Amino acid sequence: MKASPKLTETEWEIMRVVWKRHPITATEIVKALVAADPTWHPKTTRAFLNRLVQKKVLDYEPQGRVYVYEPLVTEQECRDLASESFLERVFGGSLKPMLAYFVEQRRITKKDLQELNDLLEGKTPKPTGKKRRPS
Amino acid sequence: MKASPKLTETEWEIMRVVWKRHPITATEIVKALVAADPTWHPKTTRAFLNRLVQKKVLDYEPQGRVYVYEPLVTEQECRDLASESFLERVFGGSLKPMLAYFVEQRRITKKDLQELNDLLEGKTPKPTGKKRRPS
DNA sequence: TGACTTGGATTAAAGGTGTAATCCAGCTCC
DNA sequence: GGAGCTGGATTACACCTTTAATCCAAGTCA
Repeated sequence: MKASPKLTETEWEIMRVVWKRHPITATEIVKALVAADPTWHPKTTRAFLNRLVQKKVLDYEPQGRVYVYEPLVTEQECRDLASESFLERVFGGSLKPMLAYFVEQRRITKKDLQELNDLLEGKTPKPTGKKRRPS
Repeated sequence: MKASPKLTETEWEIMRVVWKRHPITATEIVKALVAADPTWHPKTTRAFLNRLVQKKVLDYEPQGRVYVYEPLVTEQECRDLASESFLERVFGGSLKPMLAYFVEQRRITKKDLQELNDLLEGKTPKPTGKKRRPS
């Protein structure tokens, strides 16, 4: 167990880019972030990258004169941590109220539930190809 | 709109006590917290209560020589905020992956899904006038 | 009534977070 | 080959969070 550290809001934003596109250079990360939100400053991003390296969340490898970043923790690990924390904090650790809450809030379709059911039974190999999420 | 502020981890712990037991005095809050976790210091708790009052999350009313606290924001409101933020951060705002994740992680039973399904049917269209964004 | 206790207010300090500006080294172009 | 660009490192700093300790007022009890 690597004791993946808890990421902050901003760190998540950066890491989501890295997880999706690694190996990736700082410049590419900056560009991706700016594309999503023009208020991102390159300097800010770089400062965060440094911190993430210090926190052992990221690693880099000089490639010529630029750095190529790689995650040291998986999105899965961070999700586990964040989800656990969220569940604990907001729903007292109980899963069912949380599910009920989301179902109510966002109006999941019966079809969604059906898919989850399939997933649960392990019989559906996960309806992947059908609809890739837009954007 | 009251713009419920985002609560921190620790603030949630305190507020969960308040929501459950208000109206409640500081001493009672302290006691409840200590009961759950003996490392809570009374002074710390009181400092937080003050901050929560400043942040307009709590209000109090002197009752004799002690204060009786009342929440100024509902748990529901805070849940909405926290859930939105969590969903956005960890699952890119997509509900389904999140549900799938939890189903996988915690091995929800089919019965749970069945209940959700019932919940879903029970609440069907029913136009409450409350507008919800389509997903 | 004077000391003790109890509860609240104020103050404090260390660490984390968000947001950059500045500094510096190596490459590029005239 | 010197001046500027490019990318990275270092430094800065204000605000927030956590964690209390200290100060103060009012009630209690001997």
